[in-house]
Formats: sequence, C-alpha cells, structure tokens
Amino acid sequence: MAQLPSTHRPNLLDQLSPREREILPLVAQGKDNREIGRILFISEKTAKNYVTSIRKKLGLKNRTQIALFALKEGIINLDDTLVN
Amino acid sequence: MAQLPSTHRPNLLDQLSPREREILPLVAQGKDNREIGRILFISEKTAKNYVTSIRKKLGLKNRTQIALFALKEGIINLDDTLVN
DNA sequence: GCCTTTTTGTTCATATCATGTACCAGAAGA
DNA sequence: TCTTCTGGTACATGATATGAACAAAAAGGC
Repeated sequence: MAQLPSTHRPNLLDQLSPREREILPLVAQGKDNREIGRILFISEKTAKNYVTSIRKKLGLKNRTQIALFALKEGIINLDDTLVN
Repeated sequence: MAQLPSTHRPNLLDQLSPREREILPLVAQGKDNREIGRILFISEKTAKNYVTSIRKKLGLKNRTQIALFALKEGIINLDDTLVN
C-alpha cells in the first residue's frame, strides 16, 4: 500500500515552531548548516540550534533520519531534492 | 508519475564495489558509522572510509544526500527505515 | 604455462572539519 | 509572562580528506 503522510500521531509537527518548520525541509534536502544560514539569512550557529531542536522534538538521531522522516510525512518530495 | 529506479545513466551503481553496495543502504537508513561497523564486523574507521568512497563515486556532498539518492534509485524503501 | 606489472578491493590510521549536545541570554511580540 | 527568534560559548561526537598496507585478481608479454 502507498505511504500516506502517515495519519498522525499526537502530531509531532505541531510541536515545531514556524521557523523550525522552515528549517526542516532544508535539512531534509541534504543542505548543511552553512547553506541553511545563507538561505535564511541567519548565522550557521542559529541554523545549528534549530536543527538540534527539531531533532530532539522529533526524537531522531541525525540529519539523515530527519530527511527520512520528512519524506514519510510528505513534507518534502524526492523530486525536489535535485540529488542525482 | 511514479518514481522508477531512474532509468540509468552510465550506471553509477556499477562503479561501486560489492562491499560498498553493502554499506550504501545502511548509510541511507540513517545509521552512523559505529552502527555500520557493528553490523558488518569492521571498524568504525573502515565504515567511514567506505562512506567517503561511495559519496565521491556518486558525486554527493553528505550522507543525507546519499539517502536521497538511494531512495530515488529504489535501493532502499522508506518503509524499511524504521524512522518515526 | 609462467612471470611481472597494474589495478581493484578490503582494511585501518591520522588530521581536520562538520555536526551534535548542553547550556546561556538578549530582543521582540502576543 | 511566555514564546519565538536570534546568536553565543564550550565540549563531545561524527563526518570528511587523505594516506597506506596488504591480498587477490586482471592484463600483458615472454
């Protein structure tokens, strides 16, 4: 069966702040902290803090897992990643 | 349209050694080098080197991009990742 | 077939850079 | 007041760049 934006638990995404929801797809697309900083006009350190916060709220171990999560949730699409 | 194991270029995957093809899905599932080492009974350092080699051969910047690539190629499936 | 050379694959190491962890704190706004 | 956004310090862990030893396989000439 197809994977739907997995019909939500308590809804993890609602725990994220607006800014965190902006950061999430960028991490999930494989961008590093410096790139994220440049895109959003914030320092690399601030980007880093957001990523940590996102990871903790979602209960994930690293950025790759953030990407897998975002794909499962339908937050990003493989076609948007320009990888490959 | 559905995503097919994108009908291949010169075929990047053929450039990978057998061992590298074993490492690839583990990276793509969000496992770190220590976990990969434990799974394959090699040192963390060796796992690390394989990941670097894979990344360079595929022309990618980091492990998150490796995961996105593996998903696009159909090497791994989101359902196998146990993330979330 | 036999010998040498080259290439490939697997393994581990050191050094440096990126990411993650654990905080803190000021500014702005609801 | 409380949350959010921002940037910071300090340290730990993970990832990347590079090198190198070793064995096996492949390639080629003799």
